[in-house]
Amino acid sequence: MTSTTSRKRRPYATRVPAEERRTQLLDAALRLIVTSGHDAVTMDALAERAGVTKPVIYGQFSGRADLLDALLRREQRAALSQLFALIPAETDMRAGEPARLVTETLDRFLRTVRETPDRWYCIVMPLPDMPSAFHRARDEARDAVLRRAREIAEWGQRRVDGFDPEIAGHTIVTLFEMAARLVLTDPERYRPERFVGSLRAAIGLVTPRVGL
Amino acid sequence: MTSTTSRKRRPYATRVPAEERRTQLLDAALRLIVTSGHDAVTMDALAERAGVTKPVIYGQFSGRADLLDALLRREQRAALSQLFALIPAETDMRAGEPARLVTETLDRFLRTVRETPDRWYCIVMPLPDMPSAFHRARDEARDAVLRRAREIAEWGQRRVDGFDPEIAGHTIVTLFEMAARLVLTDPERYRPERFVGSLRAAIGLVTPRVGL
DNA sequence: GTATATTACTACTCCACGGTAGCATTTGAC
DNA sequence: GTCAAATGCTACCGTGGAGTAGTAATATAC
Repeated sequence: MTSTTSRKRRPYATRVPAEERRTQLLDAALRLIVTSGHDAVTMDALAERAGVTKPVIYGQFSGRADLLDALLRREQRAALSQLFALIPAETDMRAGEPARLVTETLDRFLRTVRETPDRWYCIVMPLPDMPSAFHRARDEARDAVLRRAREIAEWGQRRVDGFDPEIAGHTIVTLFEMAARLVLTDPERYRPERFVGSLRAAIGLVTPRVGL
Repeated sequence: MTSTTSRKRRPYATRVPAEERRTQLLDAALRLIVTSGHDAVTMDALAERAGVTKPVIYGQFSGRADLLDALLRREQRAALSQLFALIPAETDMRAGEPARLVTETLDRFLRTVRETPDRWYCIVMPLPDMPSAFHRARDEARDAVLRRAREIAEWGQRRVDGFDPEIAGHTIVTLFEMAARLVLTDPERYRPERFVGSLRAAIGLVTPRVGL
């Protein structure tokens, strides 16, 4: 009964070309990370989620670390592409208002986050068991974004005394991440316009009633 | 040569009472987490760092999870005690200005962070391999802090149109965490007064030159 | 229809690490 | 000085999970 001759063999997964299989495996890994954290991505769990067996994974990736690294690079590249597409070019900056630019960018950014939640989830959320490599990649991506944010802050500096563009750059990036996290956590409660409205109020696009 | 009769036996660690040993082990674990992340805290690595062997750890804690949980609870309790000691009581709030209160609290908070870096490091920094339990505890602590921050924001609400106290509360907490992270990362470059100065500038404690 | 190349599966190995049984050493009480 | 209690150490076990050798199945070309 339990001999190999009588044990039913698992039906084969549909054969697919290598590139499609890679994408399928990365999508499955992303889902596992987003729902259960990095340690949930065991090779067994991933094989099960993808509907294959472990050797199929090893056919596409040299190991678990290689797969996670490929996933990280894919999501990071896509996220940064999306993000930098939202930030106007420097030449556009000169003609406008920094405060307005930041609030409009925030609005577009949060709508992008809502449209591609898994991607942004693994970019901005604190994820259980997140490996060092993911942390480093986030830090590097943040550094790139910080450079643009600082340029925007320096542009705005001319208007307010006591302004520290480096700190302002960090603040902009951190507030964008915070907003993204809340939008992802509860999209109905935290709609983009709440953040945009608050940012407008905070940086003076509406008139304060009484000077503080 | 390699028989147990000739293998030198490890000299005994100095005997210490249970409570002191627990503290020593938790301190060693905190150091490992801060320097290398949670996965670096294996029972072997911890024994080595503490200068004992594994059964000594099991004499104080039922297992690895128990030890990490004890560490988390110790640091969390101490951090929240420190933090709530910094925030004035509600009765004090009525007599003052919310903006001034927030900036003064930020200043005191960042000085506290500099004085107890390991504690705050494991409270605010993104740590490699951080388990779900640590994430949940941070979320719960943040929720508690958010309630106070929201009260402060509601206090400030009366002064500015378009104000969303919930979003403002999240913003205050997130900016405090951001400042703490930068202070911990590079204390010479990110001195508390840079954040305090920027916060003052941002919320209008200095006069804007030109309305935006 | 058959053969072969390509892709997938079963059953297994290996090891890092959590955890422990049994023994050794030290310290304090008498 | 001796003895026993308390604390610490060595050597080992069990297992989850990464990874693979050998075999099976399928799909396409002829």
